[in-house]
Amino acid sequence: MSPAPAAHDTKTAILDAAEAVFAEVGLARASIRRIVQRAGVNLAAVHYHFGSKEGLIEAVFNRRVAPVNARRLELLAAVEAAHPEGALPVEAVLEAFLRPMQEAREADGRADHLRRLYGRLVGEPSESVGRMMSRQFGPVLQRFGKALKRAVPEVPEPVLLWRLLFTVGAAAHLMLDPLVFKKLTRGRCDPRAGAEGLAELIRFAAAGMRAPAAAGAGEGDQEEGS
Amino acid sequence: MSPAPAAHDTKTAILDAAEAVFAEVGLARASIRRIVQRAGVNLAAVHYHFGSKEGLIEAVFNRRVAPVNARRLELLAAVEAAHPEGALPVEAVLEAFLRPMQEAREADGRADHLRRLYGRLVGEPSESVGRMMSRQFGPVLQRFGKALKRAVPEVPEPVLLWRLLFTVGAAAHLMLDPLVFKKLTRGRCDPRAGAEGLAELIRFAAAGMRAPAAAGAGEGDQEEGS
DNA sequence: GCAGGATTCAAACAGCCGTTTGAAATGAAC
DNA sequence: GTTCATTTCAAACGGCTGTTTGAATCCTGC
Repeated sequence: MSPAPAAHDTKTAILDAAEAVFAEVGLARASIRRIVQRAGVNLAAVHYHFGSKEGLIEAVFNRRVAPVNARRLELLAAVEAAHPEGALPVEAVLEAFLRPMQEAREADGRADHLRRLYGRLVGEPSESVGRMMSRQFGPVLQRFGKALKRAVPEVPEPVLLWRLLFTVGAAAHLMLDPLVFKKLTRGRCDPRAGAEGLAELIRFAAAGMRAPAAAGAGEGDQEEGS
Repeated sequence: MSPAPAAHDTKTAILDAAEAVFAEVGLARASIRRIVQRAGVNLAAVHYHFGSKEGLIEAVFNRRVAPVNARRLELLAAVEAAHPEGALPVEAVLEAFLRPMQEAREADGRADHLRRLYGRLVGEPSESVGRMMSRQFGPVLQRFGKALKRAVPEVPEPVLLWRLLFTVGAAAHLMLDPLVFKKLTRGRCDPRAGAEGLAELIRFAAAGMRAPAAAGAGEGDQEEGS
């Protein structure tokens, strides 16, 4: 009935190893054999503890991604509490959204695993991962959409949602593979160098959020095409 | 010596099918057997015409992605020709960068294949794809970095490169899977509905580009941390 | 000490993967 | 019509995949 504490060692060892391998080679290319070898446990342990590879992915997801979303809502609540009425500062809202990923990385010793893991999860075509992301991200996105509406009231909310999704894409790309960034810019942009990338992204996105909406956009629903 | 015209039928059939399957399930999950089945050709044809799966990926890449980058530089040259001196309009530069992807999609009948293919290529962890992207994207990025510097001279170029990469990420995310967008926003944002997403992105990114840089950022190279 | 459930382990399962082979079919050149 | 290179085809190769099995352990409660 009560979970045996001994079991947790191999369980977390698998989770740690899976997290690292997922980040390194992506979800599809990560084989269970490679994960258990890194974790130093038996091959069958994965299916014993997690049922299947998908179960393992889900467990990794729940251990790392879910808390970040919770933290996002927490920080957003703090921002709203600090500004009980009137407009919210856009930068603060964006920081509440973007910072938890950076935070998680700093709190954890495991270098770059977490950041790249997020990139993989966003980019992976797997259906189950997509479902998990939707279920977790949906409410958070709605919540931040409303907060942004309070921060930039002159822009219609659907447009703000577009812009928030752009920001998510930029963040995911930032996290996916820092080496590409560094190489493409000949060493001038290195996302690994701490919070610099995050600060730049907040600046960029905040200005984007404040951009005036296209005339008549976001309210009507008329669209041409098939 | 001269390429037999008859060969091209199966060759392009394979390319078309591969493009579609890559877009649907990603590069890693796309099996050669699935591709040849869709193309209606023999299994060994892939290795006969392209040498290996990597060769096929490269061929798909060269047929679709490379022309888009060429078109980008072409449009940018047109923008620069229209403004031989003085500041370039940021929106025009961004449109030169972002529009070719949309254009390629519209010119080609193949619905959503191309858009998702780009998302896959950006997000795929494969090393060879990464190398191809770097080789193709590097010069284009440098070129647009300089153009943006002419458009927004008050922002240092490294910062503009950061922002251009953010824009790339947003675009990639926009193209990756439109269904996620639509689901997450409860149907309020549908990237498939034509140029709306592109126009919104240009607006967003243009405002982000014009944001004042952080004090003293982009020039010095001092950074704390390990 | 002894039961009994929880956990580990080595070994094997079927299935799909990219790739190779060698023969059959095709089509142009003479 | 024969020759020759190009292209197609069915079949198999070794290897890696996720998963299952059943026995061997370990640990707890009595």
